Amino acid sequence: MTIETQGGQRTGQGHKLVAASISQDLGFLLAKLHAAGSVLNNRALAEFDLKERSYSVLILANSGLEPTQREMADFLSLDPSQIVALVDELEKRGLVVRAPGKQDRRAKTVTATAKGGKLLDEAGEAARRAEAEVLDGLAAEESAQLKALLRKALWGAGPPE
Amino acid sequence: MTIETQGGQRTGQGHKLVAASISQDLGFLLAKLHAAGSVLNNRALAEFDLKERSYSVLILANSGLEPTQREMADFLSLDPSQIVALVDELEKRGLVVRAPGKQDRRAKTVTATAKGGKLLDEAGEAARRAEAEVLDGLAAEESAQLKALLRKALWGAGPPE
DNA sequence: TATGGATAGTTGAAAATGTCAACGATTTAT
DNA sequence: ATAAATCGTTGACATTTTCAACTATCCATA
Repeated sequence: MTIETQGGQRTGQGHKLVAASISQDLGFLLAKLHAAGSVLNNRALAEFDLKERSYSVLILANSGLEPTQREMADFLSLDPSQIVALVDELEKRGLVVRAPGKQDRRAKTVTATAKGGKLLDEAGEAARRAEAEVLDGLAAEESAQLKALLRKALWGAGPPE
Repeated sequence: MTIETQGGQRTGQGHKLVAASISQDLGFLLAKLHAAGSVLNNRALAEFDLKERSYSVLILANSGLEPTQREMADFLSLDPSQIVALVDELEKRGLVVRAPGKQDRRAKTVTATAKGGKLLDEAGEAARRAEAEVLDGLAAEESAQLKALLRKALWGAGPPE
């Protein structure tokens, strides 16, 4: 990230409007970095016919946590109906399977197939490269710190490890 | 932020899926915190008939930097046509005015009116409260650090001050 | 144990956003 | 002077979001 990847400025010292007070606004900073990152992420994932959304569903399906669609929706901040569409597509491609919940037969757990896991390995590699590009301007330590702060803002101190 | 504001979990220790590897993914963390923040922001701004988008346009218009619509589009990562709609609405409400650019008469600079500035003062207060809520789980120092890291990722080291 | 109220997934419609190509007016380069 | 590029604008189209139903299932309790 930083320059050229971004739209608009190429002067080496950023956009004229960086001076505006909105550059201090958390929501704006999150939106902007997320927007820039999404472009890179989706570009990297396109090779595997995935987008950020389907990629994240596939990760959860492959996590071993056997999440239900509802849990996915909550966790990804998506409407349950969007999960339906995403899982439909992944299932059609043979990357995940639905199974009725063990205790609750209303719920359906989504699990990655071997094929899904394999694709995820490759896609994950590409996604990591894209993330590295976004974090280009930060030292490794700073990147880790940024992610730790984001996690803490979301979930509190979180697991010590 | 942290618990209750978020959808899904209310156990006090976050969502079951936090354990999944996607919780280490920058794009996901940005998307999730941004999504949660947007809800709070838009809720806070609704009182003033503003949304995140129109609010940010109003801030830029009030910055004294006399941005053109194109500059706003680049900076806000929006399509120029979206700026048209946003400025149209703010102008109709008497909060900003368009003026032809001084050197370039194709471009139109957008400037906040006194009324717009006044509304922005009040809305900004509400927005700051919403941001504080999002950053609830972080110490003041950590919040500053988080924002500094986001800025650095976007624009590099940035202005020393 | 039966009845009522909640919840999971699904469907489909409506609203909001995002994307993109065209156009006139203007600027810039040649 | 001409040609190419840029700015704002419009309108079409695609994608995404949001929401209200509906069925099947679970849970509480009378």
